[in-house]
Amino acid sequence: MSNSRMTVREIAKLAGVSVATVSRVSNGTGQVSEEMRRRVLDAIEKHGYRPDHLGRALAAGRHGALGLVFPGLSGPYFTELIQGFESEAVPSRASVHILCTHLRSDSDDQVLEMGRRVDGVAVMGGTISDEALLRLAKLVPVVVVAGEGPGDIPSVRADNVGSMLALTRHLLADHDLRDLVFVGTPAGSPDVSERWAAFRRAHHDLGIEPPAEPVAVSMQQADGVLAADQLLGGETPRPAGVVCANDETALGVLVGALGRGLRVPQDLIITGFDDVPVAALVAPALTTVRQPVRELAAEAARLILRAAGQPGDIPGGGLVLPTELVLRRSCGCPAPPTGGTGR
Amino acid sequence: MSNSRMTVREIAKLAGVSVATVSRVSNGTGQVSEEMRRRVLDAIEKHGYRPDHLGRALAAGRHGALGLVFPGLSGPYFTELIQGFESEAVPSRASVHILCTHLRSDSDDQVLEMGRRVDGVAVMGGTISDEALLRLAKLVPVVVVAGEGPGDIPSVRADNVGSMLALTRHLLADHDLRDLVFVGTPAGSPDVSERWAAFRRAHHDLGIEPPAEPVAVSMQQADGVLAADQLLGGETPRPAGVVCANDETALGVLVGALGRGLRVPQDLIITGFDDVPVAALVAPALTTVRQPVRELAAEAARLILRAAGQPGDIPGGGLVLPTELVLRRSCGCPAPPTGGTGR
DNA sequence: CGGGTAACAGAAACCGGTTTCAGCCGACCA
DNA sequence: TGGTCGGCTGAAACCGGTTTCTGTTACCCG
Repeated sequence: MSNSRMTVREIAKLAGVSVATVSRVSNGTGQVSEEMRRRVLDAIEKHGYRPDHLGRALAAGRHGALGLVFPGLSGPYFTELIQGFESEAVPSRASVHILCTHLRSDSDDQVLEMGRRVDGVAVMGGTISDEALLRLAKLVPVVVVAGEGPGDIPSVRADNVGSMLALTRHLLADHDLRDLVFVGTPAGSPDVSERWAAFRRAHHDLGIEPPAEPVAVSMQQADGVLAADQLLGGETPRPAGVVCANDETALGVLVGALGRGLRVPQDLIITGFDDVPVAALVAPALTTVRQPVRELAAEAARLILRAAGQPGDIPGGGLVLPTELVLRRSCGCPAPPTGGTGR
Repeated sequence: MSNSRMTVREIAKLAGVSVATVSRVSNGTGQVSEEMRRRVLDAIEKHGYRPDHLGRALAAGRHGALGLVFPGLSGPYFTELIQGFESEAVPSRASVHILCTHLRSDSDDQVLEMGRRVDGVAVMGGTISDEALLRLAKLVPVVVVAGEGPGDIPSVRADNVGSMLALTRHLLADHDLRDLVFVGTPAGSPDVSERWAAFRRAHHDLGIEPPAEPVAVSMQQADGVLAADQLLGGETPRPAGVVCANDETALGVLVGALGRGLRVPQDLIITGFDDVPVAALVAPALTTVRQPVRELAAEAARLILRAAGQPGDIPGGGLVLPTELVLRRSCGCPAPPTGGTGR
């Protein structure tokens, strides 16, 4: 009923019992007589008492919280990541702290500060310095998501190389395409870096000269439109295909290409990476690589929770989750027999 | 250097000083002689000591954290929201706890639990029950974002009504359109609810009969494609225009319409709400309403931080941030003179 | 040389919980 | 009737910091 911010001692005084009894009742531990329990519950109910997390966490010796650190939020990838992480943390009654480092200069320090507020941290690859990562790992269990950590810091990531090799080989060999370009900025993102390397390696494996440089744009849909402007603006010869570092930029390139009256895949093929929900629904449907982002984050949360439970380091070195090449219309493959573009 | 999890008392013993001195040095408060300071700093440096947040927060009587509660993460809107909130919290050295309630049945309880872990909470409208909101407000300062709270709980929201009235009136009067449909689910989202109501009111103001029901889909791009399937599938007469509750569904409808060979705006007009970055870049560019999402979240964070500083309730009742009608090509307005669809 | 003061260090209390440990009381049994 | 045991309760210690309050020392000045 009445207002808040009560403490155990106040409730104890109001109920005429000791703080130990209040604690026992509110936690359901130990033995308490029916009479005492009723008195305490009445006082708790009447004053809307809820134990403060700080005292409880301090006594328990754990924070009951996990940290998630990423460079910035953009697009479906990060929302999937957060949700996967959160959905695994909540059932364990752990709250989730987030930190977007953006490009703040003091982000290393903020991450270390977070290391004293939580029971474990998942850090996106490429977000903070290796040195900060190592220092963080001395404070709490750490897992690197979508990247590799220095030393023996465990990591969880998707198989970028296998699928990007298969995708590029498919374009070069099966569709006999040349003059592919790669859209994405390898620097700063281990994922993009691996994809770019695999894109080049697939070329070399087939004795084809890959482009020297990627088209460096960042990872949002608007950047894909800008890349389309740059590639299809008419100043340079039009490439045969655009291999994008993620689906979002691919959808941007698609929008830009269709807006210029180009036909996809007849005039230009486009591929993405991630298999976001809308990739299957656009016309033409987007050829891409499916990676289990939610599962990636959930696995990271599980590793941290397990490590936070018992002291000692996390055993596993690097966990690589499988990915899957998804061939659709935008690379020139025929539409599936079950139907056209819709649905 | 060596490992972690040191306490003040351990450092004090190692440095041969009292815990008070260690605290003074690590906080830079009080008077400490150069000799003592050096000894303490050496020990801190040598053992990589960082004060634990729990003890510090307990002594300070504040958590140094803000909470953000939303139903689920989908699309650019929520990422903007989180970033706006986070960017305002971090400079105040407050960490950000997030909670996605999804549709979990115990979310009311989880929100109340959060109320004892943070100094204030921002809750998205329509996320938890009014009763839980009132109980939460007794624990910590609360602000409702994009919605209205019960009682005198302050809120921060965008002006949905004014802009949606203007947009609908523009379509009905300036473009002389009839047979508009509204895509979005009012139930559960105060924003969508207000937009749907304003859509209908604009009809009534002009003596035009609005549609009886909205096309109820959820708010992601894929749902817009599904709505396009439903609306343009050929079973019912094609509407003249599709007014969407947000840009994401509008982009989905646009993709679906273009995929069926329809021309926008000649055969069908489409409008959105939010003005996400890609809305200006698609072809045709999307007519929409710009709302300051980041600013909305930042304002919520500021209100909470201010209220957490001094006890007592947040003064302001409801803060309504202005929105702006953005007319582009997709509603039939001419392309701006400065250039075509691209760029 | 005595008294006052400023600078500094440490013991102890405190923040809000949990948990251990000791003690009280009633019941049961010999 | 006395001893033991089990159920229940509360005082006190503890988690890891901060802060107050009390000394102690050295220095300066008259």
